[in-house]
Amino acid sequence: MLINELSKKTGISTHTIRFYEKSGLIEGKRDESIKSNNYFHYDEVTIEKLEFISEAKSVGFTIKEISQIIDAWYNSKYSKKHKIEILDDKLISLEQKMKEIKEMKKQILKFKNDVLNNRC
Amino acid sequence: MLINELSKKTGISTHTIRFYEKSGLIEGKRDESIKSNNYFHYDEVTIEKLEFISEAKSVGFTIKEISQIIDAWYNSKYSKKHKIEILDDKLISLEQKMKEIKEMKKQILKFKNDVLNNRC
DNA sequence: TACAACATTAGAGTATAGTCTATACTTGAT
DNA sequence: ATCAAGTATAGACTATACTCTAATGTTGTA
Repeated sequence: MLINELSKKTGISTHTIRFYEKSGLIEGKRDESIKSNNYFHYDEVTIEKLEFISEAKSVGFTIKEISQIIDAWYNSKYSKKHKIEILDDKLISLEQKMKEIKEMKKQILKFKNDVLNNRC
Repeated sequence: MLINELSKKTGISTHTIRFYEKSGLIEGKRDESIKSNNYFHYDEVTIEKLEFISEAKSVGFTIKEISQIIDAWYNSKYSKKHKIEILDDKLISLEQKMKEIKEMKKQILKFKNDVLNNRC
């Protein structure tokens, strides 16, 4: 599929898709048999990747981190051992985020209690 | 205390403290009895606020959101009802973040499994 | 064949959250 | 008195992650 279809299927703008492509997160392929244009073609895996990128962004991962995760999954440039290291590292970071959110929840509940009891 | 002491006690640079002050997150007071300078003085509450800001930033709250939370707690410009609304809103947003992180954890565990079983 | 819709690239612009520099004044220890 | 260290303000600079514009070429339908 071409970029417009990809955009419609993922809800991500063509601008942003191109930005992700430049950033190395996804990769379209040119059809060498077509000489009249140099349009990029995208497959189903790219849809999966873009959906993953959206989720990963919402938990606070940066483009760099997301790039690492995608490479650890889809790419063969890392050894199996290195891939597991990267993924374990991200799992630890998620545990950390989880802890911080629990702490913040406690803190805000305390604030709420203070407000309810006119302590501020 | 002056800004340097505040910086040392919180681990936040004086530059960043001033940035937070400009952003309305914290507020120093000038000592009107001192005519020779216009230095800002900070109290213990400012330390609390800065510590809160650091934690809130790490869970992904923006300056604007943090400002709202701080105002809902320390400030009297909102009604009790409005304060509770703001805090409840942030609690919901934390629940959402938690859900997303759990989903992401599942996803990465799946990736890890795929790698371990040579499925990619 | 006209033309709207779509494609590409390069590069400019925006928002957020700092981070740093320059200038100028103040304080405190020697 | 000197001078390093601290303080204030304005404004420039940086990084991240987009978002938009301009210029130019391609495709598909009336």
